[in-house]
Amino acid sequence: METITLKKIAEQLGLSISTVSKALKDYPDVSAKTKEKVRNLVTELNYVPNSSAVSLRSQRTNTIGVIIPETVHHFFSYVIKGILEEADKKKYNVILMQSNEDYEIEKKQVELLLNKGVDGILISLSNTTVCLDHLEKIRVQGIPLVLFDKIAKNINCSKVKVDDRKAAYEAVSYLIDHGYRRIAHFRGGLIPQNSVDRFLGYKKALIDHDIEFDSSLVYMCDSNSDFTDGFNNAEKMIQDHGDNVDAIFTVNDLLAIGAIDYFNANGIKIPERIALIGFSNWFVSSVLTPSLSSIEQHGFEMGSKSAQIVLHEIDCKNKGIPIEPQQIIIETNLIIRNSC
Amino acid sequence: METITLKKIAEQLGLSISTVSKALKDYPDVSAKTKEKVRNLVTELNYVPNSSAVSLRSQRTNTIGVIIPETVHHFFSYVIKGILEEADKKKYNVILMQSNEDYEIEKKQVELLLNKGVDGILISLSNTTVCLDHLEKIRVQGIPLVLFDKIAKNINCSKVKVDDRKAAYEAVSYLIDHGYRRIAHFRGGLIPQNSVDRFLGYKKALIDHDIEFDSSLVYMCDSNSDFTDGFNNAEKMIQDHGDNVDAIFTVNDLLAIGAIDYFNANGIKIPERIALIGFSNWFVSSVLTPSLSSIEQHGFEMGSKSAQIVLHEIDCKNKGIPIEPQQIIIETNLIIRNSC
DNA sequence: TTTTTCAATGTAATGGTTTCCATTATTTTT
DNA sequence: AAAAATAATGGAAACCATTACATTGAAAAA
Repeated sequence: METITLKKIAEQLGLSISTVSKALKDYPDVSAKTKEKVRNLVTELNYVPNSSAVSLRSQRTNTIGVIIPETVHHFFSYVIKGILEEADKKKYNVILMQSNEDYEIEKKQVELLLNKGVDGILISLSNTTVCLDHLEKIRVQGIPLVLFDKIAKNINCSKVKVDDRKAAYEAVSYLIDHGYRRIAHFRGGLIPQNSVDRFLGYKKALIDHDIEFDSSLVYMCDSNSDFTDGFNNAEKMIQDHGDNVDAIFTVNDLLAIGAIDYFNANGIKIPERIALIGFSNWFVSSVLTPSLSSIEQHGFEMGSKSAQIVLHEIDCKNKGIPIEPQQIIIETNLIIRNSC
Repeated sequence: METITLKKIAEQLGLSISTVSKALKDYPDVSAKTKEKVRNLVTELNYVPNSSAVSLRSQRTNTIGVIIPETVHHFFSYVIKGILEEADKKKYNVILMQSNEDYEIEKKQVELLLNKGVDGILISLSNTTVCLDHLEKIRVQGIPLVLFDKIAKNINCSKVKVDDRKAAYEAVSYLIDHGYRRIAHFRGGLIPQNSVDRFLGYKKALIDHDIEFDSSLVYMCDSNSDFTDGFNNAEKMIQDHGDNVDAIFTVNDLLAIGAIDYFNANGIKIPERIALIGFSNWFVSSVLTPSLSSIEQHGFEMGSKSAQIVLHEIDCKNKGIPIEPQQIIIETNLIIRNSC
């Protein structure tokens, strides 16, 4: 199984390599007859340019690198799908990596992508990423970089995210507008920023509606663990507050699922006794009993938009046009189901 | 931001390119002093070999290509995770593509991967793949190929799958052993083979337990649609058979979810009146009400095992050892929950 | 007829690394 | 002192495609 190269084509036609190359690129240099001959043989032998050689020459790989914290995640599945479709349209390949929410791994993966010579990089930061030197390195090398969903403020690059604060604000406002007053919050940690913003949105909604913010209603959860953390905190909450709590806004759907589990198991009626709204709108939310209200983040759009931006920046770079980082907000939707 | 090449290192040290290259590869040719000098400058300047140049020279890309039918899928998320981890261990990159269950796209993606020069390919076939010429092409080029989960029989390459027939047999046998007799089956289409095998396992379990196979209890479903198809078929089944049916084995969890939805909505008690067992053990199955019994397919292991095999075959190829295709069966587990 | 023009093709350098094959300088053996 | 062996380094080809530049031959203008 010998590979076909320009050299072989040239030999068979008694031409030089450069003439063959030019013929294929439709240079005005080459005569119509010669082009015809070359094209015929090329299709006959099924010639395909060697990708490594083209990359070496052009200093481009037609590949973008993507780092996400975790592949097994409803939201990120959609993000990946969006990225793949957009990349496919523009004839780019996607190298996928996961950081497993580990800063050291993320750093290593960035290094690998840079060594590989990808044309652009998309990252959703890990929860443990504090230092941004590895991102600066990407910038310094002039490689287009787009952060999505889990972003960092202190780096000058394009960013695609949802407005977590606003989304949380809307969800909590909805609860308030429907008569709930003692609204608890199952919050995530101080990293990523998303958790913090959701908490801030929650708090602001209360204050704007003249409801006193009660910090004893805020439960710090491990948002990476399984749903038992939601179960446990629901139990704790009932112990702490008994009847003096009527709704929960959770930082993600997983915690809400755990809480629902606890309430169902203990005969606490949803939404009569306790209402819930989650965040992310996992598929599971729609089929739970009761079905869970949640906030749709539009992962597919986030992925495709992020890819679109990075590919656009690659394009700019190739054309020598300076890149202006942009910040895109993907609109969220509050999806009301039976849990409130 | 100038890139560091061997040439630059050589110039700075007053050596030839070849000496520098050899020094870095620890050839016995080069003196200890020179090696020392080279290594120092290399670390100082942070030299990294140009990946395209290495690929061009070595005819290897250190990249494997993966084609799956759909990224948004609990099972495939785990498969991807398994592949990524295994590839990462062996310092291989993963180019991910999805076929969207479309044969034409799958064919195109294979073509792209071959053009890109990946060292190996992993595919889970689309439901619409009938012709296998594109896979033969991979074989002809001598590129290691591993099919997983959705495989084809008529191609000589390594395969990693679950024993669908056995898994279905065990699930249905479990139902029979627990007193269920009129067991319906919500089956998938004639492609992929998995659906057929699950149906055959269902049928064999009935026959082996002296229960008459009743084809009116088998409902052909569109396994790619959303769960409403499960809902609709559950309704149809009750209309058809009324009380004369006491369990369902579904070809996937999605259909079971739809069926549960129908039964819950119509006051049909699970598992007292109707028992259910699904297939794939999606996360959602564990949090449904009632929770759904299902068959765990171990996607992570399937992914990591598939990657392991393809990387091993790449290794064999590089060493000139002939490749012997292997067939691996990943063991399934029947997970019993409250639906039966 | 001589010079200019241009159409068509070829040569060679480039991109960066690897490796076979010299070449030079030094040391050992006869 | 001459020949052989060894150590250290350099040159150049190969991987393959691209493109600036050079060459050839023929037609058009002087």
